[in-house]
Amino acid sequence: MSIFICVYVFELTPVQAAACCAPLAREPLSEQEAEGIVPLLKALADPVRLRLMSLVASHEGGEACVCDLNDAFELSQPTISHHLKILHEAGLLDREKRGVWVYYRARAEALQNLAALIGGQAA
Amino acid sequence: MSIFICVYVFELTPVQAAACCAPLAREPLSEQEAEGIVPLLKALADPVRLRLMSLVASHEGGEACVCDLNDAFELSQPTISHHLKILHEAGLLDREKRGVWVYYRARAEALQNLAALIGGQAA
DNA sequence: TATGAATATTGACACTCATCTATGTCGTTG
DNA sequence: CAACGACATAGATGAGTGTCAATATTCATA
Repeated sequence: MSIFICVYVFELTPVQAAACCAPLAREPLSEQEAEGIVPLLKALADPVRLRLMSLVASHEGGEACVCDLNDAFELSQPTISHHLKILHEAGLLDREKRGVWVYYRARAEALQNLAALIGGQAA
Repeated sequence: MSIFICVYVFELTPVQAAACCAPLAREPLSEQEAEGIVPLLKALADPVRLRLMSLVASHEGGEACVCDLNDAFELSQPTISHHLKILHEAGLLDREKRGVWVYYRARAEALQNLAALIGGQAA
């Protein structure tokens, strides 16, 4: 038998909001639940951010340096920085500064919570 | 060794686009793949549409009449109609007119494909 | 300490989008 | 056929968003 216990003491990030609810097809989402989940979906609902998320998540170790990410797009550095911030604030990416470089790490459980919410079997 | 081959003969709806790709965390999404998936995420990335999707998907038989959906929101009827159209065009809802009433039906495989894309295990 | 490199922030602008009112279309029914 | 009810479409408007150039911040190093 496996037991998973999650305790959240402080503020809710959108990621935690997604972990709260029954799957879409099981019971209607309340207005508050929907408002909590939407920031996560909005964060992924942009082609650049979706690719950034995929780039980081599929990178070895589940993390990537901003310097690598900038080169993957024909966009200005501030624009990439802006998108990474949105993914970070949604709780999909963790941020860590090591020396001059900044590394972003994918939060796998965030993606899996969201996937369970969207695709979970009804009842 | 694993080999994945995707063949598309006719036009792609966003739903089919989501079924084509390896999970986010397995390999980086191409620009074209991302552009194909984003409409699905955008369709869900609105609180009203997310609740509409949940209402329809969790309704008995996986379908609901527009007349019921209008009453669930304090929004004008054209606004609800607009949101239903977006979910329909994304391939998340099927539409069927029966007499005076219009029924929308959730496409479960669409939600599950999207969930697999988002939450699928890496490698 | 001064310089340079990596990343973030600010402010501006064009574009998208959620919402409304008004109107159109399509069945049903008197 | 006329009138009504259910739903969709059109057009307008205010709020939100992706992008950029310019600038600020932070850290390593000469």
